[in-house]
Amino acid sequence: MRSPVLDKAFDDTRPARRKPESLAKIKKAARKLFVERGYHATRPQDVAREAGLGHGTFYLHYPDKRACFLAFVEDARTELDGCVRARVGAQQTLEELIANTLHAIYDYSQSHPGVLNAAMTDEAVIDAEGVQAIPLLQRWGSDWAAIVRSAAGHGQVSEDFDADIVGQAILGAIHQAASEGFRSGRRQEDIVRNLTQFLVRALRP
Amino acid sequence: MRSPVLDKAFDDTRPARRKPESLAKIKKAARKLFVERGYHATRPQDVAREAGLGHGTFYLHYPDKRACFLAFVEDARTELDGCVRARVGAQQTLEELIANTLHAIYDYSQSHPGVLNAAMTDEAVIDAEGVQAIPLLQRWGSDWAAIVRSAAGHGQVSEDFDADIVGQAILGAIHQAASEGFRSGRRQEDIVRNLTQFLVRALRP
Amino acid sequence: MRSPVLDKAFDDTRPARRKPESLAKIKKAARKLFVERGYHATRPQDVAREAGLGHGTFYLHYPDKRACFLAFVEDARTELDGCVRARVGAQQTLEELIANTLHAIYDYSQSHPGVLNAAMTDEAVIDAEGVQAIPLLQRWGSDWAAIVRSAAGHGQVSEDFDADIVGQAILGAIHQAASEGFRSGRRQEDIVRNLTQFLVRALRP
Amino acid sequence: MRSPVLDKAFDDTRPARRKPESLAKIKKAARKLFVERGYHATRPQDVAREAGLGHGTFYLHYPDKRACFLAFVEDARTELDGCVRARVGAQQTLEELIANTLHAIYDYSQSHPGVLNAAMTDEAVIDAEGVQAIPLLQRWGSDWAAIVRSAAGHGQVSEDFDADIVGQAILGAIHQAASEGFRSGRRQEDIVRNLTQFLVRALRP
DNA sequence: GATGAATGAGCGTTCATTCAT
DNA sequence: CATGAATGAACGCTCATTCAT
Repeated sequence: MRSPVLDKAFDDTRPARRKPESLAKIKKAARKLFVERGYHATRPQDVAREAGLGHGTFYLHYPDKRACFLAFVEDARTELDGCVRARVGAQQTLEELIANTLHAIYDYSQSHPGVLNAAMTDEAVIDAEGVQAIPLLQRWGSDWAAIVRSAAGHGQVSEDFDADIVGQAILGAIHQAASEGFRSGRRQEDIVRNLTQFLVRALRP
Repeated sequence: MRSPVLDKAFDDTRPARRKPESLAKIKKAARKLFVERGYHATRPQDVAREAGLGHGTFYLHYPDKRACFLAFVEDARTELDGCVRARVGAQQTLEELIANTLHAIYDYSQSHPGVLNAAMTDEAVIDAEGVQAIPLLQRWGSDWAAIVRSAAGHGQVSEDFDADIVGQAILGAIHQAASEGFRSGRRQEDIVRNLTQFLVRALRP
Repeated sequence: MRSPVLDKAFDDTRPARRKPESLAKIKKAARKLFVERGYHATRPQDVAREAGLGHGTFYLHYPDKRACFLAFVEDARTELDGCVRARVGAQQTLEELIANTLHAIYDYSQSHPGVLNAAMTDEAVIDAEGVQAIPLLQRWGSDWAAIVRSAAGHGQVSEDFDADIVGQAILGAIHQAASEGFRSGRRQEDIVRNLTQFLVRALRP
Repeated sequence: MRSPVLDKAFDDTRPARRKPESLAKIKKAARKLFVERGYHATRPQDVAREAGLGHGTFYLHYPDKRACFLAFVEDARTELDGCVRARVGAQQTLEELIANTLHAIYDYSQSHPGVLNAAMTDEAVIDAEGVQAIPLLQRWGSDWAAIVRSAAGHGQVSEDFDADIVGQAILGAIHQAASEGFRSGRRQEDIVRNLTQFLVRALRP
C-alpha cells in the first residue's frame, strides 16, 4: 500500500491534468517556428496549430507572444550552458577549454539546428517597451570576459587586454564563424580547429 | 574622362530620376526611423511624415517598405566602404591595415550612431519570402576572407587558416566588440587598441 | 400544514438541489463582481475564482452568464421588496407610505452599496437576443402606478393623473435622485426628506 | 473669374478631399447601430460596413470605439440642447418652461427615436479605466438644479428644496416617464401633460 | 510628381463555454 | 459534484499598400 504522499511524489504523470503536456507541445512547436520563420513571422495561432492545440491554449501558458519567445531563448541558453558545462571540466589548459567549449557549442548547433541563431538574432527586435531580458549575446560575452580575466590571472592570457572588450570579441568571432560556417556547409571539424587556433593565438601572452 | 559632377547629372541609372529632393528626404527620414525604431516599428507612413511628405510619395520612390530598407542597408554599406577605402591605402602592414580599418569603422559608427547596427541586425527579419539581398555580415565576412587570403600570400598571416572561416571570425569579433563596446560606453581608443592587438596576434604566422 | 423548515428541505423547485453551499458562494461572488465591475467586465471564471471554486462549477448552477446576472437581479428585487414590505404596513397616509418606502430603499442601498444600480443599469445591455426578463425599472414603475391608482381611489392623490405615467415618473425621480445623491455624497436624511416632500406635493389632490 | 481665396471659402465641397463626408457616414451609421444594438453589440467593423466604408476608415476618424460612442453622446446632447434652447425663451412662467422643455425633449425623441436612451443607458458601461466624460444624466440633472435654484430665487419654486437633489429627481422623472411611456406606446400629449402637472405641483411654493 | 483618404487582410488577444477526468 | 485545461469564434485594432484627385 502506497502512502498518498509518496503517490504524489512518484506518480507525477497526472497532476494538473494535462497542462504540462500541452506546455511541452507548445514549447516544441514554438521553437520549431521561431527557428524556421523568426519571431515576427510566427503567430501564436501558428504555434498552437503546430502543437495540435487550440489558439487559446497558447495563452494558458504564456501571457503573450513575447513571453513565449523569451522562454524559448532562456531554454536555449540553459540547454547550451548545460552542454558546455558537461564538456568543460576544471583544470584545463586554455586551448582545451576553448576547443571543448567550441565543440560543445557546435554539437549543440548540430543537434538543434538554427536554435542559437534564432535565439540570438531576433532578441533585439521584439522589445515593445517592456523590460528586455539581458540578451544572450551580452550574457555570453560577459562569460567569455570572465574566462579571459581568470586565464589572465593564471598567466595563460596576455595581460594587455581589456577582458570585457576581448570577451565580446571572442563571442562575436565564434557566433559569426559558426552561423556563416554552417550556412555555407563547412565541416564542424574545420570550423572548430580554425577558430580554436585563432583564439588561442590571439590570447596567448 | 567624365567629371564626377557631370556623372551625377547625366547618369540615369539612379532610381528613376524622380524629384531627387524628395527621395533624399525620404532616405534621411527612413534612416532615422530604422535606426531609432527598427524595421518592424517603422511604417512607410512614418517615414513620409518624418520627411514632411505625403504618405503616397513613399511609393513613388520605393515599390515597398522592404526595398526602402534594403536601400538603406546598401547606402550604409557604400558609405562605410568609402570611409574604409579612404583610410586604408595600399602597402600597409597587416597591423596598420587592421588598425586603420577599425578606426574607419568606429569613426563611421560615431558619426552615424546606430546605423551599422540597424543595417546588420534586422536583415534576417524582413524577408517576406523574396530574394534576399546578400546580408552585410556575409559580404563583409567575405571581404575579410579576401584580406586574409591576400595577407597569407604575402606571408603576413599564418597559412594554417581557412580564410573564409577566419574572415567571418574577424568580422564577428569586430562587430560584437563594437556594438557591445559602444552600448556599454567604452572609449573608441580602447576598443580599437584591444581589438587590433587581438586580431594581429591571432593572425600572425 | 407543513413547517417552513420542512418545506425548505422537501421543496425541490429550487435550483436543482445541487450542493447549496457552492451556489451560495457563487451568488455572493457574482454579486460582488457585478457590482464592482459591471456585467461585461465580469467573467464566469472570475466569479468562480472569487467563490473559491473551479471554473466549471459555475455552469453547474447557471446555464450561462446571463442567467447568473438575471438571478442576481431577481435576488436584489426580492430583497428590496422584502425590506420595503417590512417597513410599509397598511393604513398609512400617502406621505408616510412614501417616506417609509424611501427609507427602506435607501437603507437597503446603504447596506448593499451599488447593488441596485448594478441591477438596474446593465439590464438593457445583456440581452443576447433571448427573452428579456421584465426590467426592474419597468416592474417598479408598475408598482408605483398601482400605489398611485389605489391612493387616487382613496382621495389621497389627484385624480387628474394617468397612474402609469406618474408611476414611472415617481420611480425615475427616486432612482436618479438616489444614485446621483449617493454618488455625490449627500446625506440619506436630506435625500429622503426632499424627495418625500417633492413627491407628496406633486401628487396631492 | 473667381479669386482662389473665395474659391476656398465658397467651394468647400473638396477640402481634405472626402474625409468629412466619410466622417458623416460613420457618425450616421454609428448612431444607428448604437441605438439599435447598444454599445457592446456594435463593432467598429459593423459601423464601417453600415456606412459603406472599409473597416480601417473607422479608425481614421476615431482612435477607438469608445471615442466614437462618446462623440455620439456628445452630438445627441448638443442636438437636444439646441432643440430645447430653440423652444424655451426667456421670461416664461415655470409651468411654461417645464412644458416647453418637455415638448422639446419629446419632439427630439420622436424624431430621433432611441437616441437619448442609447446615449444615456450605456454610458456607465463603456468606461475601460479611461477618463469618463461627465455622463449625460449628471449634466442634465445639474441643469435642472440650476433651473430650480433660479426659479426659487424668483419665488416660483418652494425654497424648502435642495436644488441639487430635486434637480436630479426632475430629470429622473422625465427620463423614466419618457422611455417607458414611449416603449409602451403612450401619446406624447398625455405624457407631457401629466408630467408637467406633476412637476409644477411638486415644485410650487 | 504629390497627396492622403481609403482599404481589408491580418494581427495579438480574450472569454464564454465544454468535457474528460 | 467538482474541476480546470482546452477551445475557437470573435473582438478591437494596425498598417502596408492603392488610387482618385
